[in-house]
Amino acid sequence: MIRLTTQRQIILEELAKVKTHPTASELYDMVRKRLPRIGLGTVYRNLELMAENGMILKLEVGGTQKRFDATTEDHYHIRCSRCGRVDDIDIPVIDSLVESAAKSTDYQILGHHVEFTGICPDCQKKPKPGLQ
Amino acid sequence: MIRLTTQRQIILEELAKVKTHPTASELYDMVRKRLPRIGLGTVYRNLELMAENGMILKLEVGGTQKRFDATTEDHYHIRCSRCGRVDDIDIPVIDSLVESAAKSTDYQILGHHVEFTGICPDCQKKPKPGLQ
DNA sequence: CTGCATGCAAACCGTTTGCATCCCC
DNA sequence: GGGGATGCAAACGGTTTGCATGCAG
Repeated sequence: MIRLTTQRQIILEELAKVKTHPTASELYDMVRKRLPRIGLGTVYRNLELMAENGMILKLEVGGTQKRFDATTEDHYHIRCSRCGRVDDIDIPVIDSLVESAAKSTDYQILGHHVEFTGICPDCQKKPKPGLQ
Repeated sequence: MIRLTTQRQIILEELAKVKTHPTASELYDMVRKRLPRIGLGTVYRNLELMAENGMILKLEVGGTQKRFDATTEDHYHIRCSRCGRVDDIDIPVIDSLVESAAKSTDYQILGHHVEFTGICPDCQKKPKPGLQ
């Protein structure tokens, strides 16, 4: 596997602490409390590297920023269309989807992901779109 | 609805021509052959506007760039993990997914999308990852 | 000592925006 | 003539990268 440097270890620990699926810069802020001199680049490099090595999951979800997940088992997500927050959806993964899809494409299918969109509890409480 | 300017019309026509789901700049290149002086900003503005008005679909898929689709009916997609190309997957949309998901979240669910990942026919033919 | 990892800052890429001009009603 | 739409270019936000330094084997 890969060497577990202090930075990597702390990034991993901080990621595992939360059930939300933080973006790189959210994680950067979390990690910086323990390693004030760490650089954003290091966070990106290590997240990428750990994702390649299957230690974490890089979520391929909609929205502008990539998000990361310490849980590497296959599962689905829901994304808040107002604030971008992402949470797990705890329903069984439907592997048979891949079989059906295989019949309708020439792609070599590697996997699938279901992403729900909705309004998260926090945003439901708030008035409306952008402000206040 | 919205005013159908020359630019909008041509963007729409070019988008409808292809079954792939082009990015804004791919579309920009296509449109530029007919409207050489059009600006990238105009393409972005109009895609956004037409998406808001339900004339086209803005795909919330993984990958770095947004992609657009002239087909506005709900359907699933597959994305090539090598080249990023996106194609339709012609299997029935499973509305019951939303019901199951609703039981496991406090979000107010608005919709869902299934995205398969795989290797497209073109990339299967080519040697390996990046180059050549 | 040697090489990978880091911090830092600049570069990059996709997208958005401000502004002066243009065009159509 | 007036308001939205356009072309252009600059700004922006997220991510990547080059480079000199640091640290661990």
